[in-house]
Amino acid sequence: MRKSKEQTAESRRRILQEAARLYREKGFDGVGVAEIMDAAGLTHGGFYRHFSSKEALIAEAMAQAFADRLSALKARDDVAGTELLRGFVEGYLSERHLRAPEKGCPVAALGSEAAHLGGDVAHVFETGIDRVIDVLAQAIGGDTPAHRAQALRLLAALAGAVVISRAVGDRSDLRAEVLAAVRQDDEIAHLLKPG
Amino acid sequence: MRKSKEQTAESRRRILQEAARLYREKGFDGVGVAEIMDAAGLTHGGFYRHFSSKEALIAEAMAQAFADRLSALKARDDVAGTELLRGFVEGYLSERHLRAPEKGCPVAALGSEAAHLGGDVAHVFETGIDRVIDVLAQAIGGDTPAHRAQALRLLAALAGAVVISRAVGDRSDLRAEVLAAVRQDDEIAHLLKPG
DNA sequence: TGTACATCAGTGAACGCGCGTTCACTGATGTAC
DNA sequence: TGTACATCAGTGAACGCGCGTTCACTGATGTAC
Repeated sequence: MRKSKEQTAESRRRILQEAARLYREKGFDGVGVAEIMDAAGLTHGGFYRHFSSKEALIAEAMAQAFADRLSALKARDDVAGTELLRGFVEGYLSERHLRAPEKGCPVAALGSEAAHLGGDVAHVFETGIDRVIDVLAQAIGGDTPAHRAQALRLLAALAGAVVISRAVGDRSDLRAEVLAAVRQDDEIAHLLKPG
Repeated sequence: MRKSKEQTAESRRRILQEAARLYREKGFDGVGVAEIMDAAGLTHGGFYRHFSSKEALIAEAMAQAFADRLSALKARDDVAGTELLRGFVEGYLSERHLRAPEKGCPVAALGSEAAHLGGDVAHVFETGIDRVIDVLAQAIGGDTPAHRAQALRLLAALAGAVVISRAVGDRSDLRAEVLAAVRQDDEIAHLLKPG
C-alpha cells in the first residue's frame, strides 16, 4: 500500500488543511488525531508517518492557517492599501467570521489555548502574527514603528471583539454592541470610510 | 463522615475558588475534576455532592471569577472614576497579569475556549462581561450608550492585547510591542494620564 | 529495459492512561419524638 | 434534654470511554544492478 511521493505529499497537505480547519472550529483539545485523519480520508494509524506527535501537527497546522490568511490578504495586491484594510476589518467583524471560526483568524479562534502550549506553537503564532502585522502596517502607510503600532492596535481590538462576541453566544445583545463599538473607534472608523 | 452545613458550604466555596483559579491557569480541558478536588483538600468522589457535572462547575466557577474581579473593582469605590480606570488598565496590561492568568481576566484567559461550550457558560460570560462594562462605563462618565461603547472598545483592546501577548510567549519582542501599541491608543492613553 | 529487493505509506488492532462519572460504604450531623 | 433514626458529605475503588501512541503487517513504489 505504499504511495508515491506525490500522493504522500498530497496526504500531508490534506491532513494539515483538515487540522487547521478542525482546530479552529473545535479547539486543540476538542479534536483528536483520529478525527483529523478521518476528515483527510485516512485511518488514524498512519498519522505518525507524517508527524511526530499531535503537538507537532498543531504547530504545522497553525503555520498553515496563518499562511492561508496571509495569502488571502496578499492576493488583493492590486487594490490600494485602504481597500485592503477596509476589506480586512469588514471581514473580521462580519457575522460570517463569527460563525465560521474554522476559516478565520487563528488568534481569535485559538489564542488563549495557544498560550497553554508554548514552545513551537508559540513561535508559530509569533511569526504568523508578525507577518500579518507587516502586511497591515504596509497597507496603513509603511513599515515604520508607528504604522506597526497602529496595525497591532487594530488586530488587538478586532481579536478582542471577536473573542468576546463568540464567548457570549449568538443570542446576546452584547455581540452587536461590542462589534458596533469597535467599528466606531476613531482609527478603525477612519479605515472603514469609503474612498 | 457527614459534615455540618457550614463545612459543606465551605467545601463548595473552596472547590469553586480552586476551579476558578486552575481553569484560568490551564484551560477547561487542562484541569480534571480530580485535580480541582485535590486542590480543595478533598477526594474526587465527593465532587457530585456539590455539582451535577464538570460543565456545571465550569459555569459556576466562571461566575465566581467574574464576581471576584468585580468586587476588586468596586472595592475602590472611594477613588475617582479616572483613578479606577487607570488602575484597571495598568493592571490589565501589566507583566504580572500576563504571568498570572489564574488571578486575571476570564475573557483573556478562557475567551476562545468558552466559545466552544455555549449554554450556561456563554450566559455567565455574557452577564459577567456586561457587569464589568457597566462599572467601566460608570467610571468613564455614566451609563450612556456612548460610554458603554467606549468601555467595550477598552475591554476588547485590552483582552486582544493580552491574548496576543500570551500566545506569542514571554520571549517574543511582539509582546512588548503590542502592549506599548495599545497603551498609545488615544482613548487609552487619555485614561492613563495622571490627574 | 528488466528483474530483485528494500522501502515505507497506509491499515487496523492493540496499548496504557487519564478522564468524567458512578457506587457501596462510613460515620458524623440533623431531625423527629 | 435525651434517644433513635434518617440523612448525606466525603472516601476510595471501579466503570466505560476516548485519547495519543505503538506495532505487525500489506503491498505498491522506488532503487540498485
